[in-house]
Amino acid sequence: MSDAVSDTEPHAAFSQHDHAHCVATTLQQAERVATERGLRLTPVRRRVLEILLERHSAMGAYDVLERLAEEGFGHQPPVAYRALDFLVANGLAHRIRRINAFIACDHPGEAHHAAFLVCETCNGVAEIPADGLRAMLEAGARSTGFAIGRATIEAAGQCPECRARAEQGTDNEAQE
Amino acid sequence: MSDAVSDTEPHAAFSQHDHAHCVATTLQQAERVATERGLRLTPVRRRVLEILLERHSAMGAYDVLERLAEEGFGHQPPVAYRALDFLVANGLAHRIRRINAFIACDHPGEAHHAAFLVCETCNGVAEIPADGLRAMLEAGARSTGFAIGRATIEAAGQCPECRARAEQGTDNEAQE
DNA sequence: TATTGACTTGTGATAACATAACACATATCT
DNA sequence: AGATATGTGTTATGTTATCACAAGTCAATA
Ligand SMILES: [Zn+2]
Ligand SMILES: [Zn+2]
Ligand SMILES: [Zn+2]
Ligand SMILES: [Zn+2]
Repeated sequence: MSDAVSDTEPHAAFSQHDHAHCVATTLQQAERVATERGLRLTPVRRRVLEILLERHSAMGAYDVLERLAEEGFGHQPPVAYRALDFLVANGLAHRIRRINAFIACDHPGEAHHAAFLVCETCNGVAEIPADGLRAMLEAGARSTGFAIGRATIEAAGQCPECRARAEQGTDNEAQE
Repeated sequence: MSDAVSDTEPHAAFSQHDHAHCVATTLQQAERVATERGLRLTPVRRRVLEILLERHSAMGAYDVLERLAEEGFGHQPPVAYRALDFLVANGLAHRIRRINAFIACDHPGEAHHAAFLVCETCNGVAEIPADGLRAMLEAGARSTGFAIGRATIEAAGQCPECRARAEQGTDNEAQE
C-alpha cells in the first residue's frame, strides 16, 4: 500500500525533534527582540513565554495561570491574561481563536504573517508562513474598499502523525 | 490626491442597498437547501436564521437568545446554541471566531469557502469568496502532511464607510 | 391503533473564558 | 527625593459555552 504521507516534510510540531534547541533559540531571539525594542521582559512575562515554549501546542490562559500560581506568581486570571496579551502584542506569542488558546511564536522579531494548523486529535499546533495568504486576503479586501488591520488564518484538521495512526484503525469517521 | 476608495465596489454589508431583497432571496435559498437535503428547518431554527438575516453583521448567541425568549421560545443558552450550531453545520450560517458571533451565510447551498471582513468600527461583517485562499492554505498544509478539515479566515479592520468617516474627522481629532 | 425509536426543545446547573476596578509596588526620569 | 508611568496583585463580575436530564414531536411500523 502506498503511504500518502511519507514524501512530505513534517513540521516540527508534528514530529520528533530536538526540542531543547527550539526552546533555546526561540527564547534567545525573544530576548534580543525585547532588548532591541526596549520591552520589559519581566519575570512573569518571561516565565509565561517559557511555559508556552515547552510544547508545540497551544495553552489556555487558565492552564498558564495554574502554572504561574504553583510557582509563586499571582493566582488571578488577570495575571495570566496580562502577560499573554503583552506577548501577543509584541509578536512573541500568537492567539489561536479556534481553541481560545495561546502559543509561542516560532520566529519572534521577524516580520511575518502566520497561519496555524490545529490538530483536532493531538491538539498540536503548527505555525506556517502566510505572507502569500495575507497578500491574497488583502487583495480581496481591497476590492471592497476594506482596510485590513489584523488577520486570523487557522485550519483545523489532522496532523500527519495522527493521520497515520488513524489509518491503522479501520473505522469510518463521521464528519462534524 | 485622488480618493483611494471611490473606485471600488463596496460590499453590500458596507453600503446602502435593498436589504429586503437580500433577506428574501437568501431565506428562499435556505429553504430550498433544507428541502433538498431533508433538513428540518423547525420554527426556532428558521426564526434564528431570520434574526441573523436582519443585518449584515454578526450576533452573539446571547443576543439571539434574548430575541427568542421575547418571542416565546426557550430562555436558556442551549436553545440558541443548538439552533446556531445547526445552521452552521448545514452551511446556512457562519461562526465568526474573532468576535464570538454568528452571521447568516450569503450563499447557502452553493459549495464555497468564505473569508470574513469584520469592521472594528461599525461591527459590519462582509463575507467574501475564499476558494483561492483555501487552496493556498491547503497547499501550505499539504507540504507538512496536514489534512485540513475546516478553516477560519477572518480579517479585522475598517470598512470603506467608516474609513471615509475617519478621514473627515482626522483634522478635528488631533486633540483628545 | 399503539409502540417504538430518532430527533427536537426545554430546563437548571455549571464550566470555561475574559475583563473591570482598585491598591500597592517598582522602575524611570528630573 | 519627588513626580510619573508602568507593572503586579487582589476581589468581583461579566461573557461565552456546555452538561445532564425530562418532556414533547413525529413518522415508521408491528
Ligand atoms: Zn520543538
Ligand atoms: Zn495530531
Ligand atoms: Zn442586505
Ligand atoms: Zn464600518
